[in-house]
Amino acid sequence: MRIVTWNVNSLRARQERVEEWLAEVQPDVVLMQETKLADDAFPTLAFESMGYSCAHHGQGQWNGVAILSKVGLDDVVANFAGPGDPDPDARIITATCGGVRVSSVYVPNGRSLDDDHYTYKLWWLGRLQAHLDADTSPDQDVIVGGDYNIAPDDRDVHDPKVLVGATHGSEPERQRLAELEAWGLTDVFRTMHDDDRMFSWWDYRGGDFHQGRGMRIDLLMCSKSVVDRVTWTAIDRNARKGKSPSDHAPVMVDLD
DNA sequence: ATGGTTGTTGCACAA
Repeated sequence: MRIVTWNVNSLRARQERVEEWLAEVQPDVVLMQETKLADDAFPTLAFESMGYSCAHHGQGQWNGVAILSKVGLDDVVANFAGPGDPDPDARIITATCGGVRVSSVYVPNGRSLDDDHYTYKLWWLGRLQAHLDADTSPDQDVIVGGDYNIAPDDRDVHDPKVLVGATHGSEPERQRLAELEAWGLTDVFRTMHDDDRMFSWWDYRGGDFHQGRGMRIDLLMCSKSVVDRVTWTAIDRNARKGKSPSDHAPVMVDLD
């Protein structure tokens, strides 16, 4: 079973490229972020014609997350489960696909360390823990995949200096990621690429992609029983090339 | 210190 996560940065602007990539790579489950669509604008028919069932949690204009699956799509939960406030934004959707409890997450960017949006980002990551406690358990097959807007450590950025005094690498953010690991999730890419410096996002500006100035902020966080089934994992940086790419590349994992 | 680019919306803001 092939599972991927991809921040498409507007599905309306990316539909053609997304369909081409899906036809080429043939993932069974797709965790999509930043559709930037309202639910009634989601192109369900186009994906159904490619063999996917679809679940979308959108708000229009910004955010929006989806799950596409060829291996079943059951028990869909939009927004956070369990006690605690709901997210005012459309940033998480959860479903069971092929026996795996998958979530597509778009963690708030944070903007800067003194911004209210950074406080929201830290709240959001804590609220995700409460969601997981209510929705599932670490001894199940669980994948929480998406755009975390966090570089897990200094291997995950072209130059660690860009994280000094900035979001994406601050201690509180990395602490929240460590708490997800303590809950039972593992950044699956690092289990097979110990020293590789590969990125999943490059700013559109300044030729950053061609200069290699990126970060690895899109993660597939997997429970132990999932990690034990992994045969391959990679980031498709080819998807960042060419005409009208998303600023994110897809992250992929294959399970036995 | 600023700018660089893209997407959505509307004459900015978010990333």
